[in-house]
Amino acid sequence: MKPQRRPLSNMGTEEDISQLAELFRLMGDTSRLRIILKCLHTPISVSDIATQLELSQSLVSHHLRLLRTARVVRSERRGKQVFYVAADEHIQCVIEDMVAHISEPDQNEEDD
Amino acid sequence: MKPQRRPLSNMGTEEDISQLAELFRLMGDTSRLRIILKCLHTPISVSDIATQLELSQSLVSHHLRLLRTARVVRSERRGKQVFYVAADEHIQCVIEDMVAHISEPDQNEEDD
DNA sequence: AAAATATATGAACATGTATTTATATGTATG
DNA sequence: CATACATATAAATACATGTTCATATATTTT
Repeated sequence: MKPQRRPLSNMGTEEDISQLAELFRLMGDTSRLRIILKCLHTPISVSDIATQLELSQSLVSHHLRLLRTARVVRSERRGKQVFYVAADEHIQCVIEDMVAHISEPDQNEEDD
Repeated sequence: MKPQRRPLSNMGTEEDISQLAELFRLMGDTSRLRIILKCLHTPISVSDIATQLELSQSLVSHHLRLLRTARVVRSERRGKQVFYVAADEHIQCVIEDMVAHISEPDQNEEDD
């Protein structure tokens, strides 16, 4: 079930906006976005992400640290491996909404 | 009414991901995000955005061009002024979902 | 305890980009 | 047509950041 839609009226503090922008910024890199997509549904280990996405282990780890600090993903240790998964369902909602936006028909008065 | 939730399964092409990331990247800057928020509900002129946000006219115009090219906002000329407004409701949904994510309680095993 | 495996971290580099300054384009008005 | 007003654009700069390479930490296994 989708969370209720809260008005954006009372979230105008600079602090909120910085935090919002930070989250969007993190999702605004193709490597990180692909990593997030891998973590969306089920937990996945760092090495699996690296091999599946053909990214270096170091790079994946760097990105995961940023994502974890921003609470986009959370981590869970299982033996030698560490599994990462999206922090909550909202991450998926955000992406789905943006996909919906992309597939929206264009209606601007001026041409490009 | 919220748009239906489409599975993210069949949107794995590199092209889609690049476009997605580009949109998130654009929203990942505080100046641009504040501009977007100003355009969310009703059309607003460039100069009004600039004065209300205390940003230079040039900077606002630069950002609006990027946002318009990416179809985050659309423009409409009214006499000397140009009004900008969010391209569709999905933009607002994306932001609302992210706000919901921020206010979500943390549940990670490890502390920071 | 040593070796092996998985992950994390630090420094360096190269690239990208937000912002400013100056100027140009477009639109209405005297 | 010239002036004023609103917006757009170009070049330059300062800063941020994605990626790589090398190395460290953590956990299991022999």
